[in-house]
Amino acid sequence: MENKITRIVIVEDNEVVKDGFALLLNSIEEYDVANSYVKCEDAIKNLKNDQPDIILMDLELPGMHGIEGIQRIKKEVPDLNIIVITVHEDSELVFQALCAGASGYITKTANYSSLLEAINEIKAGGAPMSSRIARMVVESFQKNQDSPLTRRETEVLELLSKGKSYSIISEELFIHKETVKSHIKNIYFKLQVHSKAEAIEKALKEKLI
Amino acid sequence: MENKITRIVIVEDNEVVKDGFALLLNSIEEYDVANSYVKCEDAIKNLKNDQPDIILMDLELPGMHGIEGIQRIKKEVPDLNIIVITVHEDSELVFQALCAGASGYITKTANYSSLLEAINEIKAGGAPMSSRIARMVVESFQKNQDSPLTRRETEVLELLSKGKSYSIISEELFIHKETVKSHIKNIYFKLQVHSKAEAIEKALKEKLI
DNA sequence: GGAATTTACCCCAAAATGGTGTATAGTTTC
DNA sequence: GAAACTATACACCATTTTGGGGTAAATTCC
Repeated sequence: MENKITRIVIVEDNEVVKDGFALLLNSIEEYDVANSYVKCEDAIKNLKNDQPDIILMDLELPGMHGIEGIQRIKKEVPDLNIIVITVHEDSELVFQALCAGASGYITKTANYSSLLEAINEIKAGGAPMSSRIARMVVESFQKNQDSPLTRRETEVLELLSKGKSYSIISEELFIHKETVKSHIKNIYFKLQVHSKAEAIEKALKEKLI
Repeated sequence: MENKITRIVIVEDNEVVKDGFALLLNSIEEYDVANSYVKCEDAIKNLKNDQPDIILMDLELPGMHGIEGIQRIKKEVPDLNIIVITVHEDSELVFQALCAGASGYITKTANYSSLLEAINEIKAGGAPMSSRIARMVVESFQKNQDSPLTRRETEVLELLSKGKSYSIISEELFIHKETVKSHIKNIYFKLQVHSKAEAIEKALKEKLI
């Protein structure tokens, strides 16, 4: 198992970068660049032939966008590890890529050694990311510590956001339905909204729940 | 700014580990262990005196649990970086700690050099995690690729999960309200549920949305 | 001891929901 | 090219939910 060659496919429209990566990886005994493509359509078409263990992938590609490419590839071969290699570090793209199924996300400014590190990390079952991206990801979990809502109100709003009705919430919290209503009235007042949807939207945006 | 000493507080009930960390960190010029505690209540009480830049923190502590400790500390000093150092790698605790405000999560099995690495990473604005934890975190974003729902149904369910009513959904998707109903009917059938709340719960559990 | 929080209740009208059922146009897949 | 799936649209109906108006007691926290 130890000396199995890791097959890598590269999808990158910048030929210089693509060939540079390929050259680098092929120079290492345990890696074999099975193929490299400019468009992810081609990579998808040849998945079965290339049998990659890892795909290195840019997001801005001619034709199909990398995010959709990741989705399709993961749908066909769920266990395949995809590392996104791009210049963009903006959060929207990062989260979209991760949601689509990427297992790592590094920036092109990364030097060769960190690229190799990323591949090793993937092989070891990790999820390579740059510091800044790791931080973004971690921070996406964190709730706003300055919520205007009380503990109970937050609890009620959380259940509301799961689609539960006043009655169900009252049952789950062992309180009267009218009490739930009171809490919700207060939540609406504090958030300056007038409906469930607005409350949930605002709460999600401000990370209150 | 470069030669500012990084003040560190350790909260750890195992005295051997605690003193070992303190000794190690104090041996490095740029670090200063401002204080170390066995209970987080004490750490919280002395936050203002200790003025730590970083807190290293165990989760299983006598008295207040580390998760709650993290919440309280972050509430008082939001910019403080907290690294959890624990033996447990189970996902529930990891996510709870991150939600509470931890910026890093490493396991006690980590050797000294990786502890130092973690601290450096935090200082550089990163989020130190072990490979396995990074992977868990990344995977928590990923949707089930084998959803029984169609694209449209997923879209509808997503809006439903944001608390939107049929009418609002129909407006946002530019379709008739009755069409939304049809989709929801199909969603309920496919998920074998009979209400909004059940559908959302199931969808969240199976990562369909 | 006062403030904030949690609890509980009333009335009321409008809106939303879920369960029936039917039906057509378009797309994808084999 | 046919079959299967998907997305679209509509009707009827009873029940539940929602949101707005008020009030107020008990509890918990500084």
